[in-house]
Amino acid sequence: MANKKRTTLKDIANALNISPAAVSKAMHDDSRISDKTKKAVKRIAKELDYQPNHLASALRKGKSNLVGVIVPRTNSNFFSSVLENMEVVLNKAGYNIIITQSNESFEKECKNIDTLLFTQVDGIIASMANETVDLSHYEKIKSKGIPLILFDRGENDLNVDYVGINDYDSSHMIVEHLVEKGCKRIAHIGGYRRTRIFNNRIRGYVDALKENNLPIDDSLIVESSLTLEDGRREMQRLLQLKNRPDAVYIASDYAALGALQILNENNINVPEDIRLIGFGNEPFTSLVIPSISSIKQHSKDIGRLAAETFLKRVDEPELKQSLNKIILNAELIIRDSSK
Amino acid sequence: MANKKRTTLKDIANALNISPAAVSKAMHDDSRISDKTKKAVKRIAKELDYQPNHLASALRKGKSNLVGVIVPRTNSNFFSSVLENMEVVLNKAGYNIIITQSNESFEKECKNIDTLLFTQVDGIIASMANETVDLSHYEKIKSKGIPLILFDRGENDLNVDYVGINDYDSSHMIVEHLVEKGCKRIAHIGGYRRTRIFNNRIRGYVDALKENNLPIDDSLIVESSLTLEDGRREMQRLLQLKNRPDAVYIASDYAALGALQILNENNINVPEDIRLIGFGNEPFTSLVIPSISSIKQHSKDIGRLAAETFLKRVDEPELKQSLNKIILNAELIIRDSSK
DNA sequence: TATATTTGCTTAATCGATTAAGCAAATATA
DNA sequence: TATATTTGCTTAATCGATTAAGCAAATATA
Repeated sequence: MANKKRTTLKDIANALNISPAAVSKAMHDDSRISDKTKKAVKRIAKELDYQPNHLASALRKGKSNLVGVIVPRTNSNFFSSVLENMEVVLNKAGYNIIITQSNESFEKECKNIDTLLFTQVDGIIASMANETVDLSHYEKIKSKGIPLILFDRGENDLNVDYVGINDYDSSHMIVEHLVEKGCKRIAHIGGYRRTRIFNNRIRGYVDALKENNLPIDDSLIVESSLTLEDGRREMQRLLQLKNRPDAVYIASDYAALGALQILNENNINVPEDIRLIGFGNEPFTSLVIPSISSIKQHSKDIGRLAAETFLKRVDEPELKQSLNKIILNAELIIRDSSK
Repeated sequence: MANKKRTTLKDIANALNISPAAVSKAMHDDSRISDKTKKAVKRIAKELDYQPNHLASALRKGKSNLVGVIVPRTNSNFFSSVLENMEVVLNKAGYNIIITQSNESFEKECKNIDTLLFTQVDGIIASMANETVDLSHYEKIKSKGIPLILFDRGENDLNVDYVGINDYDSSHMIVEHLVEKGCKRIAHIGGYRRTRIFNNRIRGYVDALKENNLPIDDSLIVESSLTLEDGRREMQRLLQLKNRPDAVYIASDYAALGALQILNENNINVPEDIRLIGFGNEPFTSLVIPSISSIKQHSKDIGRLAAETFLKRVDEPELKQSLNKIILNAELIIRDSSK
């Protein structure tokens, strides 16, 4: 029960009457160590259940082989899927990931960054909280010279690598689809314009309306945090307009779900009376009645690409590289709510 | 852009012409350092933007102040809520957490444990994967002498601290409620008996039937992984019985959702024809139509208590403590699916 | 005033692993 | 055979922070 002392390189060295340096090299298959010694070292290492002390090697090498990840929340299929695929790629390359949640809070995000820097991570991959406007804590990462890669919720001003989907085009696809279905008054419950992706969704929506010669009605556009509650509240508001919309495009599935609840509670037929489209393709969109049309964001690819971008950054000398901006084309999944 | 060299204790020492040892003590408010020196050290530390090197102090102190957490998946409200509250408590005590997902895979769980041990965590808090039967990797943690705390999915044989709800009693509450509503043939789609919590749910279900003088019908009891797909498949099977159940108690909300889909697709009225009860109180249970009755597991308390149990373990000498088994009483939330 | 105690630091060792520099023996090359 | 190169290790320093031991000066106590 008592803490057994861990086996160290020195223990192996003593057992074989060689120097710890030779043991270290043998473990790393250094070409200057004889096969005989390597075999002996590895045998003893196994016998004594040697586990390298990561802290010591990280301290010496100035590299922790840890990557910090910040997500607004893990409790979403999009983010958990991104994390899963990110981890696969990074593990394969010898890195471990530390996952932290900001809970959409700016303050928590700052704390997370401090924590990760303190833990001496070799890089940070993050998606920004809804609240975040001030970017100085991200500048702090950059100024330390460790790689910073943003995904999904990024920010142009930061001038760092980014992986995400084409939000502007996605809005276009949605509006085109609704126009095709005969909709004339398309509302948009969006995120805050200060967040780049939500601004792009709003811009795409507005431009697509213009291209289809539909009027822009400010009462049909609203910015919010896009929670389920926001969806309920804003849908309620839209229903009280003298001139109701005949379609609502909502920039998050969670808010779309809230909106759908309100429509159901008010016995408004979806899609007959009002068509509804969400964003993110969360699993529940296909489970509710009616199922909600949504945008598939390729979460797996985003996770993989963000990880690969990080690996490129650490492997190659910084100066040689230009900024990596990877923009994927999203996919509109049409379901009952807009058919 | 180039990596600035980090400020070290030595830099501060040089700036003030004192020894690094004095600087270290000053930073930790050692009583043998004069206020004058402390103030000077802290001023220079701020000026040079000194950030202690965690790896160095962890190596020296033999304590990383990191806690490893393993969850089957983060993509569930239960686990993400547990994580959130766990983190609050641990952060307050100066610990940071490293979250890993097993994805319900035994192999991944083993890898996660290796990773966490390699990272020199001071303890591990875990909830076991569905696949896990062999416990040797958990024994490995115990044998290293670092605290291991299990929550939700635990295992009696391991003899470690545990935080969870009373699954046996929860099953009782459910059966009693259904009997009260007049149900006579209550089916149970459960998890695998090899996992303690699912075994307890099955035992509670069987005993409660007996106490209410209802027959035990083996065709109404099934073990599965409790995914949404499992729920669909098993519900389909139950509907094909010559003698259909009039109620189904499902040990996971995800599987319950699948079952509800099948019932809806087959135009079977819930709760009139068949009553349905899930487990876990995931947010979607209140969002689908009809809303699903479920068991609230007090995820916040579980996260907090697991963290506190860990803190007790590291703070107090091991020998003094007996095993901590914390069993919370769950709550049955009655919704439309069983009214 | 003489001794004891406290204050405020320094010195040196340490946590393990890694690596540059170097050395002797073995082997290759001229 | 004489020199050059390679092989297989060792020695010693290092990554930063921490801490036990200790020392001189300042202060307290008898």
